[in-house]
Order: sequence, then C-alpha cells, then structure tokens
Amino acid sequence: MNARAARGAQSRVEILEAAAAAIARDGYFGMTMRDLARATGKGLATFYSHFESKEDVLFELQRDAFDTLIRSASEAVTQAPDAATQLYLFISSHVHYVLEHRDVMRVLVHEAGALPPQRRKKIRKLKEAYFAVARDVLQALAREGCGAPAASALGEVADAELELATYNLFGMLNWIYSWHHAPTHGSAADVARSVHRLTLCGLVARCPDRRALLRAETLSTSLHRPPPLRPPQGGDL
Amino acid sequence: MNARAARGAQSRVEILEAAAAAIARDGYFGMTMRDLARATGKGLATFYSHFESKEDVLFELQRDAFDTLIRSASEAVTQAPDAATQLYLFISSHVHYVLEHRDVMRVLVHEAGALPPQRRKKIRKLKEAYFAVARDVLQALAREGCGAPAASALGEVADAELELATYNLFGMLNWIYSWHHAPTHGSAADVARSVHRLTLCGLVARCPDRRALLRAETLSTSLHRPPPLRPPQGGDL
DNA sequence: GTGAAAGCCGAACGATCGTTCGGTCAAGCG
DNA sequence: CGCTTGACCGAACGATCGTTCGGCTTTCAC
Repeated sequence: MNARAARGAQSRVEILEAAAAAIARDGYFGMTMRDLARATGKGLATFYSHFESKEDVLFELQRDAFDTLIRSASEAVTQAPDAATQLYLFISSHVHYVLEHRDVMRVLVHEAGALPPQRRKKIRKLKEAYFAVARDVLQALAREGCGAPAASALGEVADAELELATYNLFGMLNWIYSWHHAPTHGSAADVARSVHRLTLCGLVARCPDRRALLRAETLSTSLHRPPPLRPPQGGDL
Repeated sequence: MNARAARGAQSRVEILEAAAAAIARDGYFGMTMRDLARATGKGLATFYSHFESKEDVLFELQRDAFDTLIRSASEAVTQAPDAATQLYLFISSHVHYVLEHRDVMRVLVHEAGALPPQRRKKIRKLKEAYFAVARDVLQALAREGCGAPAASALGEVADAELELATYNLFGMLNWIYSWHHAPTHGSAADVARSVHRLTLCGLVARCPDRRALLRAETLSTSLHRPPPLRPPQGGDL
C-alpha cells in the first residue's frame, strides 16, 4: 500500500499546482474543471477521484499553503537572537515563499472569500495563527526598542499602533506577488531587505537604530539557510 | 435633453455601485447579471441599455475609480509645502477613498486581470499614473532627507530601493480594505498616520527625523479638508 | 397634444458550467 | 499469478451563464 499512496500523493500535488496556476490567472469562478483537465492532460472526470468537488481543490490548496507558511515562519523565528533579526527572518521566509509559489500566494490573497462559511473559518484560523507570529515579533521589537538600551518617549509603541503596523507589514508582504519581477527587482533578499527597512526604520530615518538594520540583515544570512518549503505532511486540521 | 441625461447618469452610478458590491463579494466571474438585477431591483435586460456587456461594467467601474483616485491624489499633493507632508496627504487621500469605497477598492485590487488585453492596458496606464504620483513624492522625500539640512550617508536612498519602497507603500494601501474595521482600528486619520510613520521612519526609529512626522501630520490637518471624491466628469480616456 | 426616443422587462437562445455514470485498464497486494 | 482496487476517461445531465429579441411604458422636446 506504499507505492500506491505515493503515486496518489504525487497526482494530488500536480493537480493542486495546476489549479493554483489556473485560479491565479482566471480566479476561482473563472477557472473551469475543463481548464484544469487541459492543464494536467487528464480527463475531466479524473479529479473527482482525488477531490470531492471544485471547492475541495481550493480548500486543500489554501490549507496546505498556510500550513507551509506557518511552519516555515515558526522555524525561522526561533533561530534569531533578537527581535530585529526575528523580523528579518520572518520577512525573508515569507518572501521566499512568495517568489517560489507566486500563483499560490495570489490564490491565498484573492480567493479566501470563495469558500463557504465553515471552511472559510478553518482557513481564517490558520491566517490568524500566521498573523500572530508576525505580531509577536513586532511586539517584542517594540519592547526591545530595536536593541537600544532604553526606549525613549518617541520610541514607545502603543498596542493599537502595533496592530496597525502588523497589518501594514502584511500589506507589503501580500502585495509582492503582484509586482515582483526578478530581473528588475532583484532577489528575495533584496525585497526582504526593503520590507524590513520600512518596517523597522522607514525610508529616510537617520538614527542609531539604523545600525540594528545592518546587524540583523547580515547576521541573518548566516542563520537563514534557504528554507526547505516542502509540502506539509498530511493530517487533518 | 438635460433631465434625460441626468437620470441616465444616476442610473449608471447606481448600477456601478451595485456591481462593485456584488463583484467585491463574489468576484467578477462569480457575480452574475441576475445578481445585479436582484440587487438593483431592475430587470435582467435593462443593463444592456446602459452598458454593452458585463465586461463593460467592470471596465468603466475601474476607469472611474482610478480617475477619482488620481485626481484626488494630485490635488492633495500640490497643497503640501514639503515632501513629508505631501506623503501624508497622498496617503490620507487614498485611505479616505478606501474607507468610503471599500468595495470598489477590492475590485481594483482583485479584478484587474479579468479584462481583455486592450482594456487591461488602459487601466494599467491609469495605475501607472497613480503609481508615479507616489513615487515622485517618495523621491522628493529621499532627496530632501526628511527636511533635515543635509542627507547623511545613512539617509541616501538608491533608485532601486526607492522603487521597492513605492511598491511596499502601495502594498500597505491596497491591503487596508481587507482588514480595517472602524470600531477597532479607528478613523482614516489613524490608519493614514500608521502608514505614514512606517514609510517615513519605521516602527521604532528614534532620530531627529521623527520630528518631521508630527510636523507633517499636524500640519496636514489644517491643509487637508475632507476630499470631495465625487465621481469624475465624463470624458473618454 | 404628439411623435420619437429611451428605459425597461419577460422570455428564450445557445453555450458552458460542475458533476455523475458506467465501464476500461493497469498496477500491486496476498 | 489471480484478483481486487483505484486511477482514469467519454459521454451525458441538469442547471445556469451572458446575451438578445420583441414589445410595452414612460418621458421629454417641440
């Protein structure tokens, strides 16, 4: 029963990848099962021995993706010695995922609302877990005051501002798929640095905290081996 | 021929508003003309005396929206004395639009690719014009060095980094529609301040430039009367 | 008042959608 | 090696899609 399951799993992954590309191009309602058939070279009725329905494909696609994102981010964050480096590693992990699975990322951002309420809630739970990882990092960062000995009055960050900052961080991260073009915009590290700088010290700040940037970004290159990003081992949510 | 045209224009706006709500909920392919009929209380065939096709509705919706955004942003930017204030007014203009036309904003972000190539290019031209407004402001900001007398080595910003920063700014702005909830996240000014701060000086920077923040944000409250945001006067692109 | 024009709608058309059925075929376990 | 199991597919079903047709009603210019 081993070789059997392996082939089945591989077929499943192929279908999900083709579905991600098709949904990314036409949207969930715009993609037809016939498109998926043409893209995979399989017959139309084949998918229904792997998935219960078209909606099932979308759901498992999103669930797998968030599983991978959460696991990759959690591993990255635990490797860092300070909050600024944690932030960089979180961003780097996310950017790597986006550039390697652009279609999936587009689906995550666009098609969350296409699921029926029950399954939407399951995905939302995953999304909140991922959000929490980032918020905790930003919270630690605000408390540490960017590694400076003591936070000045200007450096204090209210809880509400922190939540807004987290949303804004995800805004930057969730938009990358739509504009990044490797030849003109550079590697994942270049993008990650830009997001990290804006989040940490903005575009033009000239201050002692700016040194923490270089420290975090250079330090992380030695810590952050390219994440494996393999699909999650199965298991119901 | 005046009262006639006025009623026609009002009907057109009502249809576009209902279409924005419907497309925001179900996506462009998910919205049906029958949904639109139910939402407006009109018959199914009525829309084809106002628009040539379903696609036409989407196109004009996006065109009107970008016209409004560009005009509102251009007006806001010209009112500011320095780059930091220009940035705040641009952000504020955008945030106001998002919070008042959340459905439209969602359509702009999600359904750009649903148009055929020719019309997609027209929308893209508008998008690039809007992008250019923001990039010019950030460029001026990088050159001015946040109002400080001279830019230090740390304050210099390369062109490539500037473009990435612009994309990241739009990432924050284009994500707001998906999370903002007035009772918990405050007014448009609160959101605009958060985005402005991250873009300018980041989350935790403690430096002289931070003073430019307060100056720009307080100054702008006297300059920035709530933008009119009325629909654009017609006229072919 | 009157004629032309425009908004409006019920009904229907062809196309295409997600899904199912019945059966073929190859592969892997006992 | 035989047999079961599951991947696979052609064909078809009912539903629903965007769009059109023909005619009815309203309304503004003259």
